[in-house]
This record gives sequence, C-alpha cells and structure tokens, in this order.
Amino acid sequence: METQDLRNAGLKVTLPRIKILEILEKQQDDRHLSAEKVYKILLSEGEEIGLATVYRVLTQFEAAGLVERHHFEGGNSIFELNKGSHHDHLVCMKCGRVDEFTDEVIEKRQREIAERLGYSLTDHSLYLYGYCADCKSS
Amino acid sequence: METQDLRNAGLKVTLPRIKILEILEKQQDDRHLSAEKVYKILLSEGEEIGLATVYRVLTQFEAAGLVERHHFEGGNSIFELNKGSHHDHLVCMKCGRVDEFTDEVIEKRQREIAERLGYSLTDHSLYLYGYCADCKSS
DNA sequence: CGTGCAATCGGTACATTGTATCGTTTTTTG
DNA sequence: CAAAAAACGATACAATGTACCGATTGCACG
Repeated sequence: METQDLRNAGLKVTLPRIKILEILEKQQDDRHLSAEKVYKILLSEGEEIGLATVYRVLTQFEAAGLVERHHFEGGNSIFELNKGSHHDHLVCMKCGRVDEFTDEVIEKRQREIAERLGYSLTDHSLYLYGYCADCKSS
Repeated sequence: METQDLRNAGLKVTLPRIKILEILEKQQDDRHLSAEKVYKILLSEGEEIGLATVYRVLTQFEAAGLVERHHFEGGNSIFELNKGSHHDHLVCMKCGRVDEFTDEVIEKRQREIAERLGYSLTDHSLYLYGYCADCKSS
C-alpha cells in the first residue's frame, strides 16, 4: 500500500503524493521519468495536480530516499523509483532505452580512488552511452 | 600559437575565439570552467565580448574537438580544454574542486559490461562526488 | 593593399527547466 | 469536529542556454 510507504518515509499522506507514487510504481518498461512526463501522465488521468507540486513531491521523495534523481545528457532531471539496490546505467543514444547494471569491481575501485585522492565519497554517477543491440544493426 | 590551432580546427580566426582559447589554456589549477566564468574573466580583462558569443564559441570548440563539455551535478555545463587523454572526474560538493583520474580496470569493466548487454559503446561519463581533503575536516 | 561578401559578433528577446512565494485547501491532532 | 500545521496550485521568478537580427569583421581576390 502506498499509504504506508509514505508514512514510513516520514511524509504526510496526501492525494498528490499517492498519485505520483502510483505512477512511478506503474512503470514497467522504462522506470525513468522526467517531472514533466509525470505531470503529463497525471493530466491524462484527469488529475488536477500542478507542475510545481510534481517537482516538490519528487524532490521530497528524493530526500526521503524513495526515488533517485539522475542527470542524463541533455540537462533535465530524470527520476526513478528506488529499488533498494544501487545500480548504474547504460543509455542508448538512439532509442533512449535504459539498461541497468551493477559491478562490484568498479564500485571497489571507485572507493579506492577516492581514498587515494583524499576524498570522502558521498555519491557517484556512472553512465555508459552507446547503441543498444536493436539500434546497433539498423 | 592559438591562431594555428583554430585554423587546424577549421574555424576562422577571430578575436573572440583567440581570447577564449587563451583563457582556457591559461588555467593552471582548475581547468574546468563554466561559460559564465569564461565570460567574467573576459570582462575582467576589459574585453567587450558578449555572453552569447562565449556560448557559441564554446559549442563550436566542442564540435571541433578542442574542448569537452561536462554535465556536473547542478545542471550547468562545464568546459575543459581537451588534453587528448581520456580521464574521469572527482568533484568536491563543497568547494567545487575537481580532480581527475584514470583507471584502466574500470575502463575495461565498462567495455565488458557494454558488450555483455549487447551495446556498442560510444561514450561514457563517470563522476565521483564527495568532500575533498580540505573540506572533509572543516 | 582596397573591396565585397560571407561569416561572425554583440545585444537582447526568448525557450526551457526548475524554484520561491502566497493565498487557499487539505490533513492531522486533540 | 475544530483549530493548527502542513501541503497544495497558480503563477511569478530565477538560472542557464539558444535564436534572431542588424552591425561588424575576416579573408579571398584582384
């Protein structure tokens, strides 16, 4: 139940938050949505929710750890429901498809590099850009 | 000589392009500049060059392969004179300091992952975010 | 060296993405 | 169920970058 998810995250239960969380959970094929996209889906479902609220709610979700915010090429932010496990992204430059992967070797090297240069690591982003199997051939 | 660099890149030699290239080459400590920053340096040197021109020239430089454009967290673009060799970035979230590194192990894993998922890789970006040695303690 | 044309420039209006404000509405709490 | 606190929606605003346009400049050619 979304209601409980929201309470657990320390957020009050309101209609916009429930609706937005539902939309994020409903995505099967591509779980990576822009705020604008979420807003359009809300409109298409007949919900009267402002764009400002979408941004606010997504930012709150991010702070609460429910979603992750990514900065793909092109500048605009993309939100993704947090599945718990960390992962990085492979993005197809042609069709926009996004695949996910994790690699413990890379994770480990990153930590070592940060330590060697005296940094305490808080976050990282790794994006691989290319052409997916389908787009490669065509 | 900057003049020759511009010609080699297939660009006409104009005062703004020479000045901007000079500024990029002059950076010793932090070679990562925003368009806004370049513009401010130009102003401080008494040059009458418009912000629009700075953006245009930097975009042309990117297309010509003279500079690389990065999208750090926060959304705005950062430009860096291309040294030829590939490298990734460590960014301090507090003071904005940027360190560079390369790691062949990570590079290799990336290629393997892309291949395993059927992608042909064209590009990648790896950013580590954290607090540098100076900001960590304070 | 002029000179003419194409490329480029500078200023500014505009586009896009996201944030702050504020009066109104909804949720929670007692 | 009522009052207080939080959240909402609309919109104005901020930040970053792009498009347009008349004025200027670089460069090829004589």
